Amino acid sequence: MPEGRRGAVRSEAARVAILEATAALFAERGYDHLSIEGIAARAGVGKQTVYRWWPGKSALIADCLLEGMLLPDRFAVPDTGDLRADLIAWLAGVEGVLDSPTGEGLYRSLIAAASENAEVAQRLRESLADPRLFAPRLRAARDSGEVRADLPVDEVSEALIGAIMLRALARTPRDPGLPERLVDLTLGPRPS
Amino acid sequence: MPEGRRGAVRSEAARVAILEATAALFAERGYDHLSIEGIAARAGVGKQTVYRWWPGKSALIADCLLEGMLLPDRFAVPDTGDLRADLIAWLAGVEGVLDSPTGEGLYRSLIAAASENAEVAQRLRESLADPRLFAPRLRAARDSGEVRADLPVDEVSEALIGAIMLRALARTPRDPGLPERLVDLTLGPRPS
Amino acid sequence: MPEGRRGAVRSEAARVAILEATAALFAERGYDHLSIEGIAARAGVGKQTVYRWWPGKSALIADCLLEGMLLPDRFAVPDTGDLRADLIAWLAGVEGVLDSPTGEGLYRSLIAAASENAEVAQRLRESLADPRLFAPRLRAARDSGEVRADLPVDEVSEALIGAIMLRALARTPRDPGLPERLVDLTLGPRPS
Amino acid sequence: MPEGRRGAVRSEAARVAILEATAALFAERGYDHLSIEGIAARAGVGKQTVYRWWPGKSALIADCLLEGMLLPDRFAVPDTGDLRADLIAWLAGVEGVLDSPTGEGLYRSLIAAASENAEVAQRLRESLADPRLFAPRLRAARDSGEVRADLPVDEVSEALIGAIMLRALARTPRDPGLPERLVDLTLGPRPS
DNA sequence: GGCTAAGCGAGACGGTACGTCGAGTCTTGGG
DNA sequence: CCCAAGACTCGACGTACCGTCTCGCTTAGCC
Repeated sequence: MPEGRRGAVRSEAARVAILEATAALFAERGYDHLSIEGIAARAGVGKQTVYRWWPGKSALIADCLLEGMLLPDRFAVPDTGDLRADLIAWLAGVEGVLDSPTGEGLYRSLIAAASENAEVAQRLRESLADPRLFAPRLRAARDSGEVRADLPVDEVSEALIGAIMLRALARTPRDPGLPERLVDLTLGPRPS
Repeated sequence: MPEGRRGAVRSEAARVAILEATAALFAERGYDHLSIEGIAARAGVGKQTVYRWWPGKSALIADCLLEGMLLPDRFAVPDTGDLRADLIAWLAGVEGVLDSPTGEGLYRSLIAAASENAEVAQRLRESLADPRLFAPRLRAARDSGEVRADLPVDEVSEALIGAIMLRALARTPRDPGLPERLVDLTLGPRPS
Repeated sequence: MPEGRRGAVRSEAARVAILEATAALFAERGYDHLSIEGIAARAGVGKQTVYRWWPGKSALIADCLLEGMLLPDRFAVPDTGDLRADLIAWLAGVEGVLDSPTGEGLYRSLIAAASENAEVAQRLRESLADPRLFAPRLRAARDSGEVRADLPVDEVSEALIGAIMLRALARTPRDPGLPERLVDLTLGPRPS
Repeated sequence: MPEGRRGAVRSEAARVAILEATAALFAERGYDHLSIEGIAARAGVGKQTVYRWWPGKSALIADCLLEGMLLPDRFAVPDTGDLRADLIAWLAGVEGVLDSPTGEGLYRSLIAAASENAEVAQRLRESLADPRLFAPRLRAARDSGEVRADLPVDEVSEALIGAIMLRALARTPRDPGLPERLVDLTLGPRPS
C-alpha cells in the first residue's frame, strides 16, 4: 500500500511535452540558447512545472538522452560474426550523425551539456557505446585470438568515441575512411 | 608611408589585464559562471574595452590559450629517442593536469568553451598535441620499422587526446596506468 | 464571470516603493540624473518590475504627480467669496513652492519632464490649476459683473501659470508682489 | 602687442560646423537624443574640439540661439502705430512656429534645454520677446492712455509668452484666435 | 460530498548579465 | 597649440532568463 499521498498526480502529458520541447529547441538552437523559459513556453507549461521535476536544463538533456529523443539510435554494435566489420559499421553510424544538417551542432551541443552535467556525460557515452555490450564482445575476441592478446579492452571504446568527439569539437570535416582507420588503429594490424 | 591610421593606440596594459582576469576567473569558477562583466570588473576596465576587441567570452578563452595562460605547458612530446616512452610521458603530463585542484574542472571548462568556439577547439587541440610536431615523429618511426607499417599516423593523437577528453567529460577517476595502456593500444604490441 | 486572468497579482508594495523612490530621487537630484536603475535600487526592486509597468522615467513622474507625491498640494483655488483675493492667495501658494530649498529646481525638473511626456504636462497643469474648478468660478464672476464681461476665461489660468513657469525657467528671483500684479493684469483694473 | 600666445588659432570652420550640426540634429531629433558624439560626427570634428569650447550640449543650444540658428526670427514686435495690432501680429508669429512640422517639438525641446541651462532660458526669452524693445513700447502706451494706467508692464510679456509655452508643453492644438484673446486679456478691454 | 493536498498554467517578483550607447578624458600624429 | 581620430573608464540603458513565489483552478485520495 502506498503511503498516504493525496492530491493530483504528476501529469504525463506535461512531462512529455516538456521533453519534446527540450529536444526540439535543443536541435534547433543548441545547448546554450536553450532556456527553461523557452522550453516551458513551447511546451505550453508553467515554469514551475519544469522546476518541480528537474533541477535545470542539463538534467532535461539527460532525460531526453535516456528516452532516445536526441540521438537517432542506441548505436548498438551489430553482430554479424565479423567483429572488425561490426565495429566499423557501428562507428560509421556514430559518425554519420554529423551528416544531417541539424546534426551539425548536435554532438557539440551534447558535449557542452556533458561538460556541466555528469549524468549527461554518462548517458551520452552509453548511448554511443554501451560498455555492457561492447567489452564482452572484445574480450571474447581476444580470448579466441581474433585480436591480439594484449589488447587493453576497456580503452578501445574510449579511444574510438574520443576520437570522434574530438573531431566534432574541432569541426574536422567528415571523412568516409575514418571508421576503418580508427578500428585498424585500435585493434591492431589485420591478420593477413 | 603608413596608411593614415590616427587616434590613440590600443592599450597593452588593458589587453593583458583582461586576459589575466579571464584566466583567473576561468580557473576559479569555470567557463559558465564566467561573465564579461566580472572580467571587466576584475581587470579594472570598462566593458566596452572588452567588447571592442573580443566578440565574446569564448574568444577571450581562445586568446588565453594562445598565450599559454590556461594550460601549464605546451605539452610538447619529449624526445629521448624512445618514442613509446616519450608518448607515455607526454600523455601522463596531459592527464596529470587533472591532479591539480584547480585543474579538476579545467578540461571540462575548456571543452565547454571549445564546443561553442572553433578557434578554442583548434588551439586546445594544438596545445595538447601540436600536429606539426607529432606526426613527423610518428611517420619517421613508421618508416624505421619502430612501429607497425600500416599505422594511421594522423589518427593516433586524435585517439589519445580524445580518450583523455572523454574520461574528463565522464569524470572517470585518474588511472596511473592509463597513458601506457593507451599508447600500447594505438602503437600496437610492444616488440618483445 | 471575469475573463480568465491568472497568475500572481501585481504587488502593491512594489508599486508604492517605486513611486516613493522616484519622488525622493526626483526631489534630491532632479529629472535628468534620475535613472531607472537608481530608482529600482532605492526601491529594492528589480529593474524589470519597473519596466513591466512603466515605459520610462517620465511616466513614473506622471504617476507621482497623480498621487500628489511631488507637489505639496492640489493648489485648489480657495473660496472666500472674494475671487480676486482667492486667486492671489492661490497664485502665491503656487509660487511659494519656489521658496523651499528642494523646491528650487522642482518646477524646472517638472517642466523638463513635461517637455518629453504629454501626460506629465497635462497633470502638472491640472495640479497647479485644475480647469474644472477654475473656469466655473471665473465664468460666474463674469456673469455677476464682478469682472469685465469680455474676459477670455480659459486663457486666465494659462497666462497666470505660464508666467510663473517662465519665471521659474529663467531663474527670475521670487517677487512677493507678483501674484497680485499678475491677477491685476489678467482680471483687469480693480473696481475702485 | 598681444600677450605671447603660440600655436594654432581656433578654427572658425570647426566652430560653425559644430553649431550647424547641433542645430540640424536638434531640429531632427529633439533635445534629448542630442549627443555630443553625434554632433561631432555630423560636423566631421573630434569630440575634444567640442569639449574644448563648450561645456556641454545645453551650451551649444545657447550659442545656436544666439546665432539665430534655431528660431526663424528675432520675433521683434512690429511697429505700425497700433500697439494692440502689433502685439497680436507678433504673438501670432511666435505661435506660428508650431505650424511647421519640424517646429512641432521645437518649443518643447527648447524648453527642455532651458530647464537645465539658465543661459538658454534667458536667450530663449529674449528671442521671443526682447524686454528692451517690449517694455518701452508698453510704457509709452500706458503714458499716452492707449492702455489702462495701472497696467503692470513687465508682466505682460511674461504672461503672453508663458501662456504660449504652457500650451506648447501641454500639446494644446493651435488656435487662430488665441493671440487676439491673449492680448485682450493682458491689455484689458478694447476701448469702444 | 466535502476536505485537504498536490499538480497545473500563468505570470509577477528580486536579481544577474547581457550587449549597446554616450559621457567626458586622454593619447596619438599631423599642421 | 589646434585639430581629427579614436581608445579609455564609467554609468545607464532596455532585454533576456534565472529560480522563487503567489494566484485561481483542477484533480485525486481520504474521512
